[in-house]
Amino acid sequence: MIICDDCLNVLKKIESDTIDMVYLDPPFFSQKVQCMKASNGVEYKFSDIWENKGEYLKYMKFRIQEIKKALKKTGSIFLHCDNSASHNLRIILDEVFGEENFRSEIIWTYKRWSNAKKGLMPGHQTIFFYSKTSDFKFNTIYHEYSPTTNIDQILQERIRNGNGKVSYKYDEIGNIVLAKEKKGVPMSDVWEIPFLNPKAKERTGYPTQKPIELLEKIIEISTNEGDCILDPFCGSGTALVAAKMLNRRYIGIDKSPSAVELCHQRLEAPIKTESRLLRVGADAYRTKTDEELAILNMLECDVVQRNKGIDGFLKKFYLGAPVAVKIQKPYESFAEAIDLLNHAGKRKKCSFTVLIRTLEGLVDSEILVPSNMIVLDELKLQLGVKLSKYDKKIMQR
Amino acid sequence: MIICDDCLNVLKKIESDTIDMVYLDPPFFSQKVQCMKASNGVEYKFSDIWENKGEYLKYMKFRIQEIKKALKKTGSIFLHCDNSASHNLRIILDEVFGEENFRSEIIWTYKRWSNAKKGLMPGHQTIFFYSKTSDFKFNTIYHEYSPTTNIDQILQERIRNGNGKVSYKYDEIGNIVLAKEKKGVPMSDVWEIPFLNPKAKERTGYPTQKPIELLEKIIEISTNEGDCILDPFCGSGTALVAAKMLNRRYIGIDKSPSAVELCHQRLEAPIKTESRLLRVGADAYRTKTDEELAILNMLECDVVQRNKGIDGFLKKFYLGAPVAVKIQKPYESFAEAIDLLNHAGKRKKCSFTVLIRTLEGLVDSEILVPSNMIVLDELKLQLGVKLSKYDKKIMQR
DNA sequence: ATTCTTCCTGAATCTTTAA
DNA sequence: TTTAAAGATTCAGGAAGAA
Repeated sequence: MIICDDCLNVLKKIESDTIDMVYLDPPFFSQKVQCMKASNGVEYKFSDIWENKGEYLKYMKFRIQEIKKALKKTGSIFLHCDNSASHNLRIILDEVFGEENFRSEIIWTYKRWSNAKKGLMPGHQTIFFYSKTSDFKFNTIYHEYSPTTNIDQILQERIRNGNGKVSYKYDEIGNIVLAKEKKGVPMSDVWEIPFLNPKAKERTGYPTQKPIELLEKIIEISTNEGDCILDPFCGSGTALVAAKMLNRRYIGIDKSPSAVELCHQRLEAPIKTESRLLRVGADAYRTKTDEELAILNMLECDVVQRNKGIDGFLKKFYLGAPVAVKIQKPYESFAEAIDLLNHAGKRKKCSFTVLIRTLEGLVDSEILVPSNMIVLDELKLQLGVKLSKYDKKIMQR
Repeated sequence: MIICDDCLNVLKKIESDTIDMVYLDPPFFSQKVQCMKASNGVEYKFSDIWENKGEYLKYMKFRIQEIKKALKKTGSIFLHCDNSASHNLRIILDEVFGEENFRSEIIWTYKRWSNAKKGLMPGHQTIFFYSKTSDFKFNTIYHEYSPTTNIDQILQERIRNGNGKVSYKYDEIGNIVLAKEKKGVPMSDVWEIPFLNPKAKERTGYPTQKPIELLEKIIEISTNEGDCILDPFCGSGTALVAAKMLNRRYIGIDKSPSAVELCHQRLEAPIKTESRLLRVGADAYRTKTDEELAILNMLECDVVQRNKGIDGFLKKFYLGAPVAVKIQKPYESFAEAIDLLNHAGKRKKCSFTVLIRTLEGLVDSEILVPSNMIVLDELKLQLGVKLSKYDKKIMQR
């Protein structure tokens, strides 16, 4: 169900103790008009300009009070905000829900396109998680153990001796005692989820749109199938889409008719872009071996991950243009490596290119090295060559 | 300088506008006695129990007010806290420093062992960064580009056409136009730094000890060499150790005599488990730089510590004897390096020795390289030589 | 001073081209 | 036809410049 109105009016009419979870993504107190034009030409906007902070906080407090009423005893609220007013909002949550019902300060972190600012790049938003009572619904999600974890710690039972020291437990015959099966690491309060990319198909053209991925996590930890979710600032309807996909009931409220219309459209054909980054992990993009990275580091390069011909660029330009660096791969002949680097270097308008030779084999005199390509032999290769010269000298004696 | 007293007393005596940066890691309002036993048997503890939150906040406000007075106009404060009272503390900071001087909410994230609590695992702490004025000192740290980044947009200049669409820029003949040199990505406000491993050497046994890497970052972005740093709750002195290693002056205050004693000990012989970030200051405390280790790794060496003449041995013997490898140090002349390696190599009965030259300077023809010593030039040195040859060619034209 | 406009950036996708 | 690599595109949001 989607309702077009100020959420305060609607919240007042909702029956008490009926909602399982409320997610709200209200204006952040950015003191700007959030505006965006969708590809179909529709312009979505909402004003986040306030007389002063007090006015904003009063507006929020009225709504948060009504939300508490609407929630079931086992229900919880997730308030999405950023550092413009997060501390003030949490004070309100403390007042309305009680400090003892604070559950978590969830940090949503992401990397985003940058801007040139004096200071640190903003890379997170905050979601406050409060419950109506201490008897709240919660589903623990387990993640895999981190690769650095010692597997012994997972499989073996541990024991605390008299001094308070912890050690592994052994039975009478000296065999290790296996711990009861562990499910993994419970999810932390820091969530790394890619920011909804400007090019993602999931984008609707509505400003400040949140990724479905984020809402799925919130819904999964706090509700079960069939539960009822309320989003009083539903905007493009991301929470409703996530709720529908996870078989939860939902109520969305927004005072903008165009937003409500967008929600209806979206719910009929929800698009969730699968984040390749999330699926394969950032490491899948990192294709360099440690040795290659060491060489690039020594030469003071920026590493390039998505180019067959180029492994990195010198941090400094040379003759006003970049210098591409390539390290010969084990499966590449010298001639192939030259070719790949030369082509890529030309496309990128490099003044010079640097090829690091890693494989032995006489440099065929017919192989032409371009005049602006510098070929260096990797240190181990140089050492091998020099040592073999001594070999020959000794043989001759 | 380390002072044993309640910081309020000391802060009142500090001259106004004299401190460049204040880092404080006060009690978090955990309502517990923080207690830990160090390996040497000394028990460190401090009480974090308060009558009520108001009392705690009053205590903090008095001190934050004095800190502001002590700071220079260009100075900043970093207040470390966790979600027990972070919102209340930020309200105080807003009051004392002004909302307009809020700079960042830094999130320190880490993965830690699970506790079986209902809810999300706490995995972060917060550091509020405020400056005294808008004219604050700040050093931007640049990181490498995300592995998903497309290098074209880094290298190519872009242009905005009439419709406001952005596309790559081409010159009259249709060639791409290069953008000016880029520095990398400015550091974000979310810092992933491993929680101090309980067994790490760095651990002194002081409760709530923070990793040195965290303090290094804070110090590097907000101060320059010679600046004065104040830590009014210095505890085990991590901030002071970091300050010392980065050549900053420091004032530490703690009301516990055992903490002050511990600080003195640590400052005399700082131990650092994680030293990747430091190059300048840390060299005094460790034997091999990352670059040296990379070279030794590439040559497939076993690394030797604490030997002036030898940095490593090839894993393989040559002519039935070990081969010693030395990398020329920044403070060694070529002749000195040869001498050191030659002597050490003879003592260890090496068949050959390998010297990696890292510094420019013509190889004096009078310098005699022993017949069983192989001299190789480090890659960056080779590249520099080759590029300067091109320079000369161009100059001659 | 205040508001408006334009510029700049790079993460992560989408689109096109090459194999 | 399918897949992978290379290239193109968009947006949030400060900064700098203009009105």
